[in-house]
Amino acid sequence: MTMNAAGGRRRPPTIHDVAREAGVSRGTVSRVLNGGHYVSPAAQEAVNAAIRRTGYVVNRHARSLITGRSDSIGFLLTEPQERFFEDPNFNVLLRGCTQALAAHDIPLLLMLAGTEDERRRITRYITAGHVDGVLLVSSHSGDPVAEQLRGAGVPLVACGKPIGLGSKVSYVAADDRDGARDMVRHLLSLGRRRVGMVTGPLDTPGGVERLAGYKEVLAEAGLDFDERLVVSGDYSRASGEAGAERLLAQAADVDAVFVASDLMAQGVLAALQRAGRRVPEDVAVGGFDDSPAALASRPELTTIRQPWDRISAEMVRVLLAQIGGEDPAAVILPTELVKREST
Amino acid sequence: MTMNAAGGRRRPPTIHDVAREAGVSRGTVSRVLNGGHYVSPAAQEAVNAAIRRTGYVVNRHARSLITGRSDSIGFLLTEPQERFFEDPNFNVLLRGCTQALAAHDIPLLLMLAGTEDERRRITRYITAGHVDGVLLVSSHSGDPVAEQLRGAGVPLVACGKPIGLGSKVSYVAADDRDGARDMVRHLLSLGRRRVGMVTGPLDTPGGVERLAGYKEVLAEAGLDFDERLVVSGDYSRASGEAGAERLLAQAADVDAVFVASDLMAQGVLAALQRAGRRVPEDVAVGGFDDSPAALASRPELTTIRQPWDRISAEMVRVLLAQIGGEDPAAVILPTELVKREST
DNA sequence: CATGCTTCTGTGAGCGTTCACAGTAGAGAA
DNA sequence: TTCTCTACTGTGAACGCTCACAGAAGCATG
Repeated sequence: MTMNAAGGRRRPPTIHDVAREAGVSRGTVSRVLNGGHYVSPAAQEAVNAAIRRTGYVVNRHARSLITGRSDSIGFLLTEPQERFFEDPNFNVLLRGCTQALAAHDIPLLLMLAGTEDERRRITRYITAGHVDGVLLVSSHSGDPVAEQLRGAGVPLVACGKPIGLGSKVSYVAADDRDGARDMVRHLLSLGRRRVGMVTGPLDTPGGVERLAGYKEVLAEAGLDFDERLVVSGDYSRASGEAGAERLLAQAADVDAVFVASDLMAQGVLAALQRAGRRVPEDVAVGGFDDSPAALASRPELTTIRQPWDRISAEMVRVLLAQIGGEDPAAVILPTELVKREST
Repeated sequence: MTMNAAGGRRRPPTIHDVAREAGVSRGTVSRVLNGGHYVSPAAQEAVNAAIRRTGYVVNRHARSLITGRSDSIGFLLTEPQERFFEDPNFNVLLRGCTQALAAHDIPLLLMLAGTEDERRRITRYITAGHVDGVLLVSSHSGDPVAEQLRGAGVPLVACGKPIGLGSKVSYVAADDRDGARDMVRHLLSLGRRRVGMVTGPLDTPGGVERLAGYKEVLAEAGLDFDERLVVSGDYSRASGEAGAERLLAQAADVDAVFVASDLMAQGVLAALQRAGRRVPEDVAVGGFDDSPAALASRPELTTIRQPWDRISAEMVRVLLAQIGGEDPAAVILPTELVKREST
């Protein structure tokens, strides 16, 4: 007369069942579940055995109801869907964050805000307290969502420095300027003297910093800044392709290009090939990100590695700390030059 | 003496507050919240107004505690992380599913099971009842996770026909065989007579079906099946590249290739270009999926469109139906030939 | 007038936890 | 002995919701 026939779900054991099984009280079981302080080793052991025997799993809803925490966090991506489809960096970040959160047994809620409407829905969801905190990925400018959430008191960590520094927002970013410097120095060390750049969006700190690094190194090498050598893009492959075309038109003697993202660098590669320039013989190309796309390119891209694993791990660490009551923090991680075939 | 100073969160209104505000009982508010049956229009209106005034949002944990439902579903991807990083189809699917779920106000929990260890952790999480159902994406073979979850009574919908049909599992798939037929007919209509194929993994129904469609059309055109014209891959770009090389070595006179995924087709394109074959002049190339990668290829890929939006919408629909008590179902969706530059 | 039906409403109980508090036992100090 | 302190344990009361049930009101039917 059992209920656990295949297909039907038996009523799962509660903390009460475990307590009875272990011969202790609910309180003791709860204490074991939450760190085991002030519990005798004997009780500790008895409870653990009972948990194993009964197959007990905590009911997160009951716990959340009383603690007020949801023990889940949201991963919010406020990018148009084309960017999400095109750029594997998001996947890398997503993977890193789920992994880092898994270590804390915290599930990740995926929130894709491609449209204004979705943004509103999601903001409402988050401010309603359905998640304890938010990992925000939004390379784009003028994104009011960070301000809104922060204003509502929602713990928040952004990937990359957000625009509005007004209300202090935590963020984790790679050292964009230093990475840019490394790449441009590398290009110069190859003997190139007409080094162009395809920048990222210049209304974002990341885009600005990478350009600043480029300028710095040119100056330090005693090279004049030539604005015909600089065109701007939006990190997308198409903008890289268009940028390279403009670059070739404005400065036909370009012999190296520093491109602010690997995706754009793929576009640059395509445009150069179409124009009959050999890479790296005629033009050396350096990317940024060390995205999976860098290895898929032909030739394989020399690039600046963003330490994605560390970035996601730090994002999670900082967010959890903030949920725990700590102040917002900014973390800057070092980059690394990865030499491949394109330079 | 208010508590809602910036940064601090005020205790949110409960159903009780709304009831008092509206001059009705908790029960009535609850009924309005859950469909509004057996509620007078007057009460209905009063409650809605009170909800608006108080800014009430339901506490999902309290609800879940009593209903036993979590009102959340898991998106489970059991693929090695390289596949997740490389293939934008996953992103498209992810986007479609979050969107379809958003309409029901159901959050999506992202579960990436790249390793055996993660698979175990996630399986435990799911069978513990922390989600109401699972959207499973696992093109790969011998995946025991579907069986395990189904055996545990977890509502499940797979993307693509799963291997083990034993315990009936719901799935939504495109009509692989028909899509393959369309593509091969298209290639033949171009006058090509030495049509090769790079198959998908032949331990998956999708891989087998696409090959079957290819064979069928050759037979129907009175062409002999030449096994030197067929090589197999695993849907990855690298395997497409390697496959094309083998194909060229085995059958140098190949004048068209049907490739079982757009990603592999990108690899094929690269290999053909390297071998000095022009596409489509010397060799026509047809892909499968209509992945975002198809448009990013040079030349742009002719391909078979999988109706991703409908696929994800159907996955969600079937899953919710199953959670609601309906029987598992299989849905096959039609594909469409999309002609672009590569043929 | 009683009876039944339908439509609507309020109330108490309880979902499975955690938390605060009260209490017990044992050790050591006065 | 008595007291204090520490280490541990049990208990009742929430948390905010839904559900079952009891009942009220209105209306038609016998």
